[in-house]
Order: sequence, then C-alpha cells, then structure tokens
Amino acid sequence: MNTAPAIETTTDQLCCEPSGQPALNAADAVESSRILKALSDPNRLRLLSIVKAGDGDGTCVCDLTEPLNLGQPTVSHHLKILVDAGMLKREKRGTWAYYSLVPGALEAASASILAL
Amino acid sequence: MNTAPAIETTTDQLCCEPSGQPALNAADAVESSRILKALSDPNRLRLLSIVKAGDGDGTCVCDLTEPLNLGQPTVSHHLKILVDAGMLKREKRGTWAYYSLVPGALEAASASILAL
DNA sequence: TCCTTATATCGACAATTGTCAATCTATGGG
DNA sequence: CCCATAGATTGACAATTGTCGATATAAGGA
Repeated sequence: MNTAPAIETTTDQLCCEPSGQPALNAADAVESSRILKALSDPNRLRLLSIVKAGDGDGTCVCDLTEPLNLGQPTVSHHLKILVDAGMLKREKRGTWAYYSLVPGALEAASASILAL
Repeated sequence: MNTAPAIETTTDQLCCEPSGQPALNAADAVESSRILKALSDPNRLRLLSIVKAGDGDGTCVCDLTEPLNLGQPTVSHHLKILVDAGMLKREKRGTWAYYSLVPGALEAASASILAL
C-alpha cells in the first residue's frame, strides 16, 4: 500500500510524471502470464520443439520420453500443462496418444510479448 | 516421421519413428526458459507494460508501486528479476532509480518462442 | 550533523512447481 | 475372458516462488 504523505511537500515536483498511458490491465496480464508460464520450463520448450519438428500427424509420448530423459508420468504432466495452455492438442489413436501444435499458438504467445 | 528412413527395430514394432530432427538442446532450452520465466508473472508483465508506455528516460519505482497495488519491496524484487533477465536496465539519478526497457529485449524473447 | 525520502536487501512464510514411484484406465490381441 | 502395453492420474516430496514486514543503504536538505 502507498501511504499518502501527511505533510505538504514544499514543491509539487515529482520524481517523474505518471505516464497515464493505458497499460496492461490485471486480467489481461494474468491471461498472458498463464500462457508464458507454460513456456517457462526448459523441458516443456523441448517438448514443443520436438513436436514442432515432427510431421503434422503428431508425435506420440513414446518419442518424447526418451530424448528428455524424464519419466513417463513427468512427460505426461508437462504435456497436460501445454494442452491446458492451448499450445498442444492431443489425439488418441488406438493405444497411443499423439500430440501436435495448435496452429497459431506459438505465434500468439510470441505476439503477446510484443503487445506489452 | 514422414519421409524418415526405416529404423532398425531390434524388438517389436514402435508406435512411430523418432523424428531425429535437431530439436532444442538442453542448454538452449534452459537459457530460453530463463527469459520466459521472468515474463511468466502477471505483475512483471504489467511492470514491463508500464515502463514501455513511459518515455525513454525511464520510469521510477514510485510510479510502479501504486498501479500494481504491491508493496515497494515486492516491486523492487520483481524489477530485479527483470533486470537479471536482461529485460530492463536500471539507472540511478539522485535519490530515484529509473527503469527502462533494454532495446530489443522484448523482440528477442518473442523470437525465442517462434524459433522453437 | 541529523532527518527524511527513495530504494534495496533480508528473513520468514504460504503457495506453487517439477519430479518420481505407484496405481489406475483404456485399448488391442490371444 | 485374461493379459500386455500406452498413457493418465495420484500422492508424496524437495525446491522454488511471490509476498510482506523489518531493516539497511544512500542521497539530499535543514
């Protein structure tokens, strides 16, 4: 909290002028940070990179566990976070689950930084 | 996975072939995630937004504490994280500290997502 | 010199996060 | 039906994070 000065300042000079510009509001900030938080883990970045490098049919979990040197539950956990953030979509075919990029998701995340 | 040559399977069939594509390595992933982690908090996004909306001379902490409704030590803490991540630079003039965007930092962070 | 003001740092705390082992839930094959 | 396999879920744990109050530092003014 900001305590208002009880004593009148000798001059009205401030350290700098408040910008008064419409800055990012709290709700939009939470929304953007939700996406960026999903991208703030190195293993999730590598997951996205591997999925992006694959073809459009998707990449199955069995191809994601080994290169990251992580246990299967941990990879599943990270994939869920990326799906919840709208970065990946999951498609089940037979016994396997295939993950692929949501079109435009990386671009949208990237743009949210520039739009600050 | 699409045009990749058949792999020698010493055991039974696989769900799909490993992409073999050069994906993001561990070190680069850590470096990118370090930047994105600094951007993964709503209050830090708002700090960047306010600083960006200000003029080139920088924005002082006194103008950052109030709009975020956070205590001064907390704002100082977030600013330090942004400085350490290379997003903001700090310049002390008299009693006040002025923060301004590092040129190109937002663009670099944004590009690191597209480069996945 | 003492005082005030702006900002940084420290110490503590609850909340969140990343990871794993164990278990549950399909799905397909015999 | 029983079994094997792919993947998701659960529970636990240590590590990290966001916040605050208290204190330290530094600069300017009386």
